[in-house]
Amino acid sequence: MEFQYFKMKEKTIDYVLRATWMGVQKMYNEEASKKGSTMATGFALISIDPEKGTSSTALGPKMGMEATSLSRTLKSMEEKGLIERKPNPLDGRGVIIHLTPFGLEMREFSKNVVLRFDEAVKETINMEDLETFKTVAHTILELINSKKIYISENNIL
Amino acid sequence: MEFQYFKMKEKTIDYVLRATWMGVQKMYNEEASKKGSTMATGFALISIDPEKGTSSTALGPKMGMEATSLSRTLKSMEEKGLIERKPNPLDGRGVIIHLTPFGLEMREFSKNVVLRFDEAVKETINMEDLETFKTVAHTILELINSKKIYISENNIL
DNA sequence: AAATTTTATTATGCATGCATAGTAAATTAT
DNA sequence: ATAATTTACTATGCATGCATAATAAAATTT
Repeated sequence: MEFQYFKMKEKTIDYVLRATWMGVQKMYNEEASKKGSTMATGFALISIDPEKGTSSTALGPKMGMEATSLSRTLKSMEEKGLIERKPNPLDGRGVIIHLTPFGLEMREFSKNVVLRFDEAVKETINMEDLETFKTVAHTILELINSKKIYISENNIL
Repeated sequence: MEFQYFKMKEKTIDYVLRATWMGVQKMYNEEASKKGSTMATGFALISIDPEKGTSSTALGPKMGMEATSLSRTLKSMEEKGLIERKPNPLDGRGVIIHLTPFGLEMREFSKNVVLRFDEAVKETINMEDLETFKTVAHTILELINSKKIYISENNIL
């Protein structure tokens, strides 16, 4: 939380969220880069079922990525030999993503990064505060999705 | 918080953070796009001193952007007529960013987006929980910055 | 003062977010 | 059954995050 855009008594919530997520993201990317990977690739690997594979359709929502972003990420992952895209026998349009042995190896690594960070947080912050944190985060998302916030409605330039 | 990468009893903290920030970011970008702008541009506008202007060196840390990213954002902002980059009379290497009248107008808009969201959050969530939220966020960042988390140290592939 | 190092900024490439547009297959409507 | 619509995916462009490299101007060293 080193930055701050404009002077206020309190830091704004968006600022706190952004700074914190950017910090985690940067750390994740640093970890991933040790293996020549990236955070988003790691999330994709984690989200793929190691046994049965996962359809592209299911993968996007699972990891919070739009279909277009996912398609490009998968292309890059295929080129790196992490996954294979096989046609879905039940749907001529669809693909099923399968991990290669290398992908499986990298999946374990990515999963460890996520789990160890989570453990470190749980060791540092008491359960009750973490629960509050999650609840507040959830409420913020609900607030946004409730579409009650049409912020610029009265702000016609 | 619609997504989730892998099955656990509890959602991981990184997941909660990511989903929440992505939600806010998306909403901000939607708001900004109504004026043909973007979130990062809005943050930059907010961070620039409307009277004295702001040096590029100071602006980066203020809005949490690396010098290289900032440089490109400023270039685009200059092309859109939001700012002017004037040479710093005290340092031949430096530039001072000044808002144009259009930039000032857009700054007000961006500031409102941020402030209204913050107000909406404060109206929805009680002060105590918000404080806990901020404290937890701060602790997470400290944890990361303390460099105690060398997650992949024992994970040589 | 000249040489070295640091600092401020820009340029560029990769990754990944979104949006838009296109293609092909499946589904629905008529 | 044929036509229209929807769905799954891909391609591409912009914005913006990071990293690396280049350039020019300070600041420091010798």
